[in-house]
Amino acid sequence: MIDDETARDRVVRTADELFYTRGVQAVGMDAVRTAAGVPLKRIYTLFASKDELIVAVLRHRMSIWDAGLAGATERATTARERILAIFDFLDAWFREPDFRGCGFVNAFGELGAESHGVTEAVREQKATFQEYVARLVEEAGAPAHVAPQIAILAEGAQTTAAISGTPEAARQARAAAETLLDASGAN
Amino acid sequence: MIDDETARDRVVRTADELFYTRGVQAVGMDAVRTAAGVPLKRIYTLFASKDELIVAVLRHRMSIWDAGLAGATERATTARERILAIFDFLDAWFREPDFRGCGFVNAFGELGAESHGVTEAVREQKATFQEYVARLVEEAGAPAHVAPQIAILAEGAQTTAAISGTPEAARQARAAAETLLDASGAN
DNA sequence: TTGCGCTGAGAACGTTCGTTCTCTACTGTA
DNA sequence: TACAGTAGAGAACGAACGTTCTCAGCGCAA
Repeated sequence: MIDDETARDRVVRTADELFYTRGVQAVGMDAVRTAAGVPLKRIYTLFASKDELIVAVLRHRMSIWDAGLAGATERATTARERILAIFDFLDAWFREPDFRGCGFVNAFGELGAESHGVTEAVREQKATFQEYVARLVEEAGAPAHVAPQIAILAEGAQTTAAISGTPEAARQARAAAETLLDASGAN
Repeated sequence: MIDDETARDRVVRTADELFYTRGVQAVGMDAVRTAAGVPLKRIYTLFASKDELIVAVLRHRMSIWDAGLAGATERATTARERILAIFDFLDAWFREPDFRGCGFVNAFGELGAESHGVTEAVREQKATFQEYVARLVEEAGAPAHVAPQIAILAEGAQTTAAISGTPEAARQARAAAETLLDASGAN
């Protein structure tokens, strides 16, 4: 049989693409089956239900996002530059042709009311990001209250860029973050 | 027959509550029919399709939001205070027990990829808000580039509050807005 | 009163969904 | 070669969806 791990990965990766592009509920399990080339029976031995697949997809997306963010920020030499690199990372993402907002926010809006697993995964992703920002803010020598402000800017930029269909929110949020850091007396 | 206007209003108002609470796709037309007490046949003479009802619901929500925002901000005497009152308005909203994020953002994430009407309505709502903020920023004597920054803060606060389940993002975003206004040399 | 038109209530339609079942065909072992 | 176990491909299932149709009953002009 096809290797368990690659089959699972292929299902998750394919479902992630489909869910993000078209919305979770708009994509049936049949579409996942066809696109991934994995029989339904097998999908249902790997995941007990569609909800479980959705959660697995969100966790996969989480690791991709974390790795991408880390890669984009680690090149900067100072903590302040690493914070601002977050917004450059967003800027590049917003310019991708199939950018459609934050997949976690979309999933939460669509399913948060009905799926506890989705709510938990999304909450975890946002908490991880906020902690990452908090660490950078501390390293930059800025007061702790600046961290959630910068996280809120990043969040708002994603929504604004998605709905407007333009990437300029990244630049605007970056400038605001600079102002907040400067006014706080960071290094 | 029941008056056309009240029937239409009841359908829209009821559908708005259901859609916001449980998500749009999770609510069937049967549920709208039952909750509103209006026969399906009549609903389909008032709205050609569910998508048309959704757009009508979004436009209704838009007018509610605009009125609420105007009411919350007009009490303030200076333009700067009106800007900050936006975040007090958000704070009060976030504390409502059934707050579940911005209904427009949720609808966009759920249906934006598949419904042009939804995308258009959501885009219109966000553009209106941004223009309102821009007007206040101008009245406050702050440079124009501060306006999108403050709008992004408001946007991010809504998402953050919804996912975290706590209202504190309003306070944090308000403080950030104050810093941005102060640093820009507004009155 | 008679008949016409439209109403409300909900049954019914075709489709699609998530999930399960069937059946053929292959793999590995003796 | 024979056989047990399992994999793949997709048909099939019950439920729920958006939408349409049926039909009894009411209001109103003559």
